[in-house]
Amino acid sequence: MRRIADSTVRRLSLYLRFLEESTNRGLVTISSDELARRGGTTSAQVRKDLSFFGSFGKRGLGYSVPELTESLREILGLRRDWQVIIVGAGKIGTALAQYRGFRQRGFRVTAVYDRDPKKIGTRWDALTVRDMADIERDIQKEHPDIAVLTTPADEAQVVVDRLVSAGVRALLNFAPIQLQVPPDVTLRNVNMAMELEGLSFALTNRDR
Amino acid sequence: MRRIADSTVRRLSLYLRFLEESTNRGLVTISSDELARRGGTTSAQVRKDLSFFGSFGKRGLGYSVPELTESLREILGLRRDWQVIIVGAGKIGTALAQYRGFRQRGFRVTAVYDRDPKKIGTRWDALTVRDMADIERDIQKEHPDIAVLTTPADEAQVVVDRLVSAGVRALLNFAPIQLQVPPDVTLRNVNMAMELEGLSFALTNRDR
DNA sequence: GATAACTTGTGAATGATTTCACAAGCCGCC
DNA sequence: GGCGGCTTGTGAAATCATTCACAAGTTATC
Repeated sequence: MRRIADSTVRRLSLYLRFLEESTNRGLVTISSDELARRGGTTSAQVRKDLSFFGSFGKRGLGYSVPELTESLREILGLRRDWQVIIVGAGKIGTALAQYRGFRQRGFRVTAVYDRDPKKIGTRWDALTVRDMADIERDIQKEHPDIAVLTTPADEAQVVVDRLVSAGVRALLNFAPIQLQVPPDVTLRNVNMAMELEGLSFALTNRDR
Repeated sequence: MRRIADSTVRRLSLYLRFLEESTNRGLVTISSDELARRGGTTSAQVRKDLSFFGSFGKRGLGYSVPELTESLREILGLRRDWQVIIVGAGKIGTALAQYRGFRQRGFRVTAVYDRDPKKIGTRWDALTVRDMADIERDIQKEHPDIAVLTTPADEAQVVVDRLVSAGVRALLNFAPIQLQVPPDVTLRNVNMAMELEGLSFALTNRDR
């Protein structure tokens, strides 16, 4: 398979979301054009995105909502659950740990870590904050699939190095810093400062 | 000015971050190559990005750290403060309202809104949760620049329509839904489900 | 002030992504 | 079973973004 662009994968997520909505509304088929309208793209883009993975529609009719839903779940690797750990029990880590949307989509938060003794041992719901010192041991025992990083920026790289050498292969980073990881580790960044600066840029340069 | 790509603006934010670090470490000049290494890009990319806005370096020497810092602040519109409101006082809204990084970068959270009577009137730090019902009136009086959306997905579009017609021109959306806005409104999305699904895709299709 | 060692700024080339445009296939109806 | 109205799948074209490659400018050294 040809390398798939990040932008394509993002759109597949969007399409899946619309398909789920469409199921709730009882739709049985959907056209690339409808799918496109909801995602702010074009029907050609939708068809091209899907064409990388196969041929899912019926000419003249469109796509079967349940079939395409299932195909996208398969493509995105969502037919199984994923074990997620959260590293950093600050404001954002805490909020994420309690966010229901993750679990609903098959991302199960199984542990939260911090190194602050005041936080270690505190509980939310079924989760107890664990000691960062134990993280290598836990990873080797429990094999989490994905680590979400919500530590302060100046600790993030050290933490990532530990996670990676303990075997974590996918990271979602919220710390406002560019992390270095080996090529077999997948890293995504969520950088709110960067997003706000993008808005600032747009507001400032609006009419140029 | 030619339209600037989103990817370019994101990288400018990154460069600014490294420049701030470099200032702290007492560096006076920096080359495009150093800037590139930290951002996981190439020196040609750095120079091309900057070239859209002018000529900031000295051949043979590199860039003056304080001068380039100042130029990037200017370009990104960061020489002023921006007034930010947060709409939705759930887990994520609350975490963002208390996040210090925003204020540090000149984004001042001036109000938080919710429609839940149990939340309205509660305080964190200097902020009191206000009634969503008053938001149009407040916007017209206080002219916030940016609204951060952390409502549930099924309320987000209605809320956005209200914000936009009250005069908000920049939005940062955390609700996992694709919002429709008029062309003169800038919208950025932070969609954690989408990021996790991107990781799921990468883990699933790793070796293809 | 000539030379060597660097580094920028930028057209041109390459590569990636999106859009176009249309043949081919499907459905419903007469 | 043929026709009209739709919609997909996909090469080709167009657009957009990144990388290359090098002339031109700067500093340091002798």
